Amino acid sequence: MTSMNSPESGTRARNESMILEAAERVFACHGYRGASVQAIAEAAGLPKSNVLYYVGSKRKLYVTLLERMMARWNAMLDDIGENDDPGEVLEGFIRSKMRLTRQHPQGSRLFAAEVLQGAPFLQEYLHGELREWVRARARVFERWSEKGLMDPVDPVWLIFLIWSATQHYADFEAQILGITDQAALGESDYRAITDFLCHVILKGCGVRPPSDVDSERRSPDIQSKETT
Amino acid sequence: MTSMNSPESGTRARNESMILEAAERVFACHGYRGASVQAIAEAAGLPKSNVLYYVGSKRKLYVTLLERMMARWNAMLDDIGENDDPGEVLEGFIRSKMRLTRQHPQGSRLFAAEVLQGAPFLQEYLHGELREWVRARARVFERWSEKGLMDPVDPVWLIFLIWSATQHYADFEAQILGITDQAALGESDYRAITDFLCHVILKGCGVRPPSDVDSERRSPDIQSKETT
DNA sequence: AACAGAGTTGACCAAATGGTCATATTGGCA
DNA sequence: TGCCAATATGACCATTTGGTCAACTCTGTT
Repeated sequence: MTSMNSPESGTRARNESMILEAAERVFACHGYRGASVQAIAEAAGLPKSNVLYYVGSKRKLYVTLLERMMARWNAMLDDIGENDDPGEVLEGFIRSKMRLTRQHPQGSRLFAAEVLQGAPFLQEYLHGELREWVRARARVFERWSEKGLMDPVDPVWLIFLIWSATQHYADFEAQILGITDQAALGESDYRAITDFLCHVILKGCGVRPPSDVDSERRSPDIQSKETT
Repeated sequence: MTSMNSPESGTRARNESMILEAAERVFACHGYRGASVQAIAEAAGLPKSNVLYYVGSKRKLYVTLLERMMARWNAMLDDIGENDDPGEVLEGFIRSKMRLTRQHPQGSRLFAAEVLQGAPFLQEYLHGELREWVRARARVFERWSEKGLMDPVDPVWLIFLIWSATQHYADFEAQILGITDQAALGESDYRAITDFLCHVILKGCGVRPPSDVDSERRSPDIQSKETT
């Protein structure tokens, strides 16, 4: 504990973050089994032994990455109550999730790959924390439905709809780029997509959009003509 | 060609289909690299040598499965024109895609895993056939918007929204089951989810739902579209 | 019975796998 | 200077990888 731990600029911190970033890419691409320590090491520009020296084992590295992603997700959440404005809450949720997807596409894909293989490392989280989070939201949504603030849709499926629609732009990026014939999705694409999702989902479950023009900078969007 | 080819009940047909089914599971779970021929063989209840004898190589097996899934997808599609009813077309699309997801969850996951790793085996398909299919639909959607039959939403993102929302129930099944605390999604769940998605998406982009009571919504199996 | 071709499978191979370890090489402090 | 922990890495290991091959069994035909 003498001097080695200058906590920010140390060799350890630098290398570990390089390894984490490289590993996130490789795991996201090939899944847990398909990723090899060798490939991660090459992506990080280090010999394999060095990678193992820092992270201990492939399994530990994978768990670390999953936990980091869950922490990002948790940091994004805020509590809601039945007296909040449905439009604001739903739109905030969509925008937050979309921002997470955009800022951490590799992490999103890593999560997707983990769930695809049956979420063996995330059982506890799914059945615990996350379930409670979903249930709490669902209860609030249900109260809103009873009050006539939104259509009587199943709140859990609504949450999954938002989840899937946003997640998609990370997980299926290759498909989207292939079909739209682009090299990458730019900032303006993400803004337009977010506005689109807010429009369709809010309107689709009968939620009045938040009256703000001021709350968040948003492109002068292509809002609809209100049918009915 | 003497007697071996009793084409349906032959040993070859039986074993090949067992192998394909097992391989679809394993590839869907672990991706291309993460799946081992050994694991596939065990899942199929055959020795590894036997699997290689029938399918030639891991790569060929994988390509075969992808092609089978693309064929299923193509078989599901029907053409549309700008004179068709938007509500009927959109609802038909959602229901068809949902049925595909339900009937072939492993295939859906296999596709997801392939796209997650950057779709190396599907570049051609994505940039060719699929792109043209999406563009054709997009043009029709745009005409509908101009005619005031739906909100002026971006048709490509609408297609992706439908894609993601339906795909999700296969790819993220583990997450959904974990959160809802179920062992499996039943037929009634799928029906309710499909109705939910139809409601939100049609309403969300300002499409009048098909005058529904005559067109069978829930019970029957196959909804053939009749154009006027 | 003899033959042929499909089906079956263990033995085997070179390469890659995750991981260990012994041995350097550093960099700060006495 | 010498010391020591942190860092770095090649050599190595048992296991697994995708794939080949030769030998075998089975079944139907002659």
